[in-house]
Amino acid sequence: MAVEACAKRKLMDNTDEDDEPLVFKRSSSSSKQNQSNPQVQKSSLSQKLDRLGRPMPDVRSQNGQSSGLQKGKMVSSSKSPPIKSPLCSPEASNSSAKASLLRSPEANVKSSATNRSGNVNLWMKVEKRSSGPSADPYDSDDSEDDKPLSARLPTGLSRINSNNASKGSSASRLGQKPSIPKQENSDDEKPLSYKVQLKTNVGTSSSKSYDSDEEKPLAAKNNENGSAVRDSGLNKPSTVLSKRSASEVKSAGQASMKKHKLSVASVPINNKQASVKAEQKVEDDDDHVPISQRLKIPAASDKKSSAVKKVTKVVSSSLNKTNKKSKKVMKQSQYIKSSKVPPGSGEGQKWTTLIHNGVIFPPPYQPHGVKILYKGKPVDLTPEQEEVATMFAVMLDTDYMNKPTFKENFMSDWRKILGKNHIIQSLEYCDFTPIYEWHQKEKEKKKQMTTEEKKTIKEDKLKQEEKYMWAIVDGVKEKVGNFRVEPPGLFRGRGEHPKMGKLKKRIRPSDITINIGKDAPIPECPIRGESWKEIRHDNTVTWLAFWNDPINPKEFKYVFLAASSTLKGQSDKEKYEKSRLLKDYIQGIRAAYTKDFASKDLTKKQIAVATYLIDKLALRAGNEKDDDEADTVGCCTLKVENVEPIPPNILKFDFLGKDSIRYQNEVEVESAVFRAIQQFRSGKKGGDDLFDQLDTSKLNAHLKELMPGLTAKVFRTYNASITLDEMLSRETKGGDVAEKVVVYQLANKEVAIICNHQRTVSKSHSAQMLRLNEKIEELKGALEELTTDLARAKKGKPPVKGADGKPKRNLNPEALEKKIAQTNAKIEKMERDKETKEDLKTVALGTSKINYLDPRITVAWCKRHEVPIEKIFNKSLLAKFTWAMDVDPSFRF
DNA sequence: TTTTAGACTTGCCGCTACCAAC
DNA sequence: GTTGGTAGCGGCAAGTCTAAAA
Repeated sequence: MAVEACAKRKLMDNTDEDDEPLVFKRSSSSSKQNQSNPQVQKSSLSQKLDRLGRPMPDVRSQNGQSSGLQKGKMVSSSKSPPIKSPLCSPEASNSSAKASLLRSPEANVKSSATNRSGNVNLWMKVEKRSSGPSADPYDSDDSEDDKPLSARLPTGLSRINSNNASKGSSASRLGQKPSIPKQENSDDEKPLSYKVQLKTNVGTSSSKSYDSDEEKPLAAKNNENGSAVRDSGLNKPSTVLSKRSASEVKSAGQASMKKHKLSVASVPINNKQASVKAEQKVEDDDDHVPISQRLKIPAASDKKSSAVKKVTKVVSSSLNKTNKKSKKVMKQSQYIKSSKVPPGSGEGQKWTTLIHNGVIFPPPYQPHGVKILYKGKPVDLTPEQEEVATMFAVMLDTDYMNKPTFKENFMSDWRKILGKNHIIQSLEYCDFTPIYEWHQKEKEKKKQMTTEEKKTIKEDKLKQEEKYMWAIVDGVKEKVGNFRVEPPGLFRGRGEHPKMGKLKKRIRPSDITINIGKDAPIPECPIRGESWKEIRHDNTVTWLAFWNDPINPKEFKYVFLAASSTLKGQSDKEKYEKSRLLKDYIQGIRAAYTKDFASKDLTKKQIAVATYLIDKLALRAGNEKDDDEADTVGCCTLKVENVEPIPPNILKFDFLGKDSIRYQNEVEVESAVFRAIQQFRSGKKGGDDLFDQLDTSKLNAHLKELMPGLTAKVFRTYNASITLDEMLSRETKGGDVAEKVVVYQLANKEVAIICNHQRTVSKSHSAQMLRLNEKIEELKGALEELTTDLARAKKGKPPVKGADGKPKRNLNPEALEKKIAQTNAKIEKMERDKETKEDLKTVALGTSKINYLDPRITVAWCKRHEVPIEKIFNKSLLAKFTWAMDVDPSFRF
């Protein structure tokens, strides 16, 4: 990731007020492996050069990657096209290669390992060097810019580790190389920070592995996905697991005060920033064309890609399967399913014709007549009152019952329905158990239904819903995503949401606005006597219907097409193309913000540091939030108390991010960043904004000056995808399909860690681990017996009696040896399973696969390594990523 | 310039069907 | 047949970001 020398030099030329830019490196588990394996290094190098440095078939255009991107948002001609600077030629990159080499593999190994065990990450500042031990311009390390974030900085590892105390060195346990041979680099080649050997005790306690939660110290339990009470609450209706407790929310340092920003004009973009683009290296066939323009040639490249596509047998088999299914659907339809036809043709136009059947409503409430008790006595409720009481009763076994806000909000809304003079005045005296028990019985009844009964119900439902499931967009039959209107219920806001427990009222047709083609028949309202709120014919949007969110009336709930639709696919593709484009700009961007760390302009400095954090830590942008939302933060809304500088240059992050997921991480940063954070904090209180001169609009406006269409979230996609790409190409070394799938999962896991995708530890996790341990112990006992029997058999003695006291079969030594080997293998497998389970208990792999990993990387990798795509993508993902299936096997992100 | 509305993506959770082990 | 485990999927909350309005 380091800023390459070429970029650095150029910027330095422009320097007026600022110090020499700092070139920084991040420690890397990947590079350590690269360096420890020269062969791997070599191959990755040649690929890299092909991708960046030499004429090579442009996989991007081959696959028609750029379609639609930058629609109407061309880079103005006054801006320098991202032409590769001569400074970035192999010769020039040599200097950066040298700089990169300053990061010792040993340091990498160390840093990676320490990260795994919860210690700080090492981001290494590398001093400007005139030469290095390797002058090989093709050193894969010549620019870390194209390297995956994880490879450069396993930051997330420590973060997750801090949440998940028992992870330990998961990479090795999961099948990666258990140890990396130490490289014999001299100390001189090591970065200064490494020489200083920064290694705090932070997180060391986390390195201990616990077999069960019960064995963990409280601190470890607290850290684990933020719930200290999780396991203790099992089987108790009133104490069910939550993402985090109130105390944790407090500990995460969320300020109750909302942000009041200073009015600062958006930052002027100076000529130095403009230079970012001029320094981009683009050495494709169309070198002379600015990237933004090249992206405007979608149709042709799409055709080209179809014409030259070489789908391997492996993938085509899976495609055939998918195609067969779609054919079946198409048979019933006169419409053509094609992802090649771009929807809409005009500016902002998303479709030309749109036909659909509207939405389906949940069935009306069926009163059950079960009475709640008030002060121990049954109370009669009207159906409407009972409906709301039931909503509450069915939640008795959730953690919401421990949240006063939830109860207060519920009571406040229920009281409105009960009426002022109702006997029920206080929730305290209400006993909802009768309804709760009734509901449990109903659930049980449903469970006990025969398969046949269940099937009938399912078919009936399908029959009812079939017509709502499809829309016809520009003559193409497409699946609708969420055609079911949300049923009424109690709002389940996450974290400490101030509106949790409020009644989400029933949505009626008169709440719903339908969007449909002008000439299309207006969907019939499914509830007799009622009608839609409004009919629109807006072809600049993709929604089919919307209604106002009953909890936040100024917000909307939309009905969109399904993820597998052409429209969504197109948008997905554009997203990934934009991220790929960032690859060409990233080194200049990094050079630019590195330089601005020392800027005297405070806004500029804050933008630089914020961009650095977004890039390096994959933080979200962090929009402003209202008082009636959970108090979570992102980069721009970080509070002083969320970032603690620990000298000499460690930043300790602790805050609640999206969905109130706790982000904890300790990282070593550039000294300049460290000093800047200290400066931003000085004179402020804990709840004050760290970046008081900044908000997402300013940040994104700035980013757009650096690359067309660039926003904060693009960094997440970029870093996730490039991590996957690099890890797959580096780590796939043959073996059978199962082994290759493990490699994929490991890469996927790294991305999930980088993005802080967490999941709640399953309720049965401890029990499962316990069971696994018991089984392992059993096998070990058996192994011991077998060893004894073998020794006896060799002496011609009969085996000892079994545990049940019965005599065992007399086996010969060969048979016993075979049994011993089998048992050993079983134990090993179980140990591996145990570790994997423990390792992934808080990591959610799905989110990154769905949202951040360019599917073309996966498809191309599957083709190259003959892995059936179904091993990686499930049915939904296969449908969602149809557009990526014909990618050339040589595709690299 | 700031705020708000609107449109869309991202992300976690719980339910369910399915499968393997016993 | 029962049980335990989990992949897959839908639901819906909660983000990001743009553009229009104030």
